[in-house]
Amino acid sequence: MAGEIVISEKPGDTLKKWRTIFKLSQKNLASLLNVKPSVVCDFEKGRRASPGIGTVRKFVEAMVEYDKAQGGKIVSSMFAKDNNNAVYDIREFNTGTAISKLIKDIDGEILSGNEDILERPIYGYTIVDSLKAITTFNVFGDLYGWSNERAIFFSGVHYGRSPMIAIRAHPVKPRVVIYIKPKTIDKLATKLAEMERIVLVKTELNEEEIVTILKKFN
Amino acid sequence: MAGEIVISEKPGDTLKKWRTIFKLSQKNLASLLNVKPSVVCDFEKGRRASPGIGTVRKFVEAMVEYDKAQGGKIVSSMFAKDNNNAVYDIREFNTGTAISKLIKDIDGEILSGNEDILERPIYGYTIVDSLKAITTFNVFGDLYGWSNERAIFFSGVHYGRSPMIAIRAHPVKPRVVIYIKPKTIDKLATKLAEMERIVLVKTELNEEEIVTILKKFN
DNA sequence: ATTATAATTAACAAATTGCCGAACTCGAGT
DNA sequence: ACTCGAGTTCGGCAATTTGTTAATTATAAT
Repeated sequence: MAGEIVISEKPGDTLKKWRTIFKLSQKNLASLLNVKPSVVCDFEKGRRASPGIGTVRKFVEAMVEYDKAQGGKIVSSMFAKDNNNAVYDIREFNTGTAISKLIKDIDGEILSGNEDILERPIYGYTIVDSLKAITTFNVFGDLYGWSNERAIFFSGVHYGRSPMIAIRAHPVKPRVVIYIKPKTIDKLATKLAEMERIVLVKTELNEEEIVTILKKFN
Repeated sequence: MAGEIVISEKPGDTLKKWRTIFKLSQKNLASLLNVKPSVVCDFEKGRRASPGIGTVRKFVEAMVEYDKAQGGKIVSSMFAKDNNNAVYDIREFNTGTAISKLIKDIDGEILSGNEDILERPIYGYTIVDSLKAITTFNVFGDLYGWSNERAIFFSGVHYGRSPMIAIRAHPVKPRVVIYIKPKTIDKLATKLAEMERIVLVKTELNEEEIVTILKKFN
């Protein structure tokens, strides 16, 4: 939504589209924003060609909030969350974090990975439940955030083969793969990791613990 | 990318994050933008609290273009082909249109789909451009418009697996999925379509042609 | 034809952006 | 100690945005 407005060559039109999707009149929307309706019109008609991102954010937030107050019908129909989703958590950092720091913080043990990659920065992570991923076919859906300079955690790992094979098949590769409490580690897994130049790590912390640690990252 | 910058509490930090991901110095980026380095710094440091969307767009486009000139390594490694989506076009009809009519008009070939579904009406369509995802931010956000009684077009399709897997994982399903100039069609894709009772179609027309045809729908 | 509601437009003041240039900090080399 | 590159800070200034009011045009419904 926000991105669409920014990139659009006619941001006003996009703004209008979303206003109508949310079934708001200019007047309605204006009152939500505490401005006069003419302001809304000015933006939609492109008289203000390049609104500030603060303005865009206000618009977006106002509409979403309004929808939420109405029961969130529109938003939820668009961003419907799957409760048996395989993705446990997904987040982006603003600052790059060295791979080595992350490994240290989550008390990880390196199974495979070149020394020289360890200082490269990553910008986010994804925690995936392997079993659910396979059963829901959601492996490649929401695995990646905005950057692939990231870490991917897999929980529910038996031998670590399937996750690495999935990654190998996938065109986009993460920098780091971390197995959460794996039973054992198959040789093929480490071999594949080496081939893909991915740092492979295991940790004995559980998902919750990991998330609380990573929350502190920025 | 653009969306992330807009939504972020500290747009400057996000801007900086992306600059470093694209391996540009402030000076480099500044020269791409034809401004002085101090300008870049001012934005990154948040001296301008709410930069205009024109500025954001310039930044994003400059970085993507720069990367493209370098061979497109970063962009393509980030969002490879068909697992991410951006909306090329999205529209609603005012009147229901039979699936069969739409397929005929766009010169589509049915790959999978029961006879009895073909006369059901749809009320809109979405064309998803895999490449545009880089600049927008919409993974699965605004895929759906008013109603899910609609058609979804995918361009930039290789095997057609990922789009169908994504749809399978998504709780809201379209009635028709149309691949625009797919390279080949994976068996899994048609199988999934059958399971979801979705009409799967391919067409050799390009996005523009499709849009002009669909513009006539009401 | 009339009334109401929604949308558009012009005119204007205050605030902010977008950009510059020059001075300044901070490390990494040499 | 000196230099170089990268990044930061900031006063200044024109251009733009953000917001207001008030008048005008569609659009729809009775």
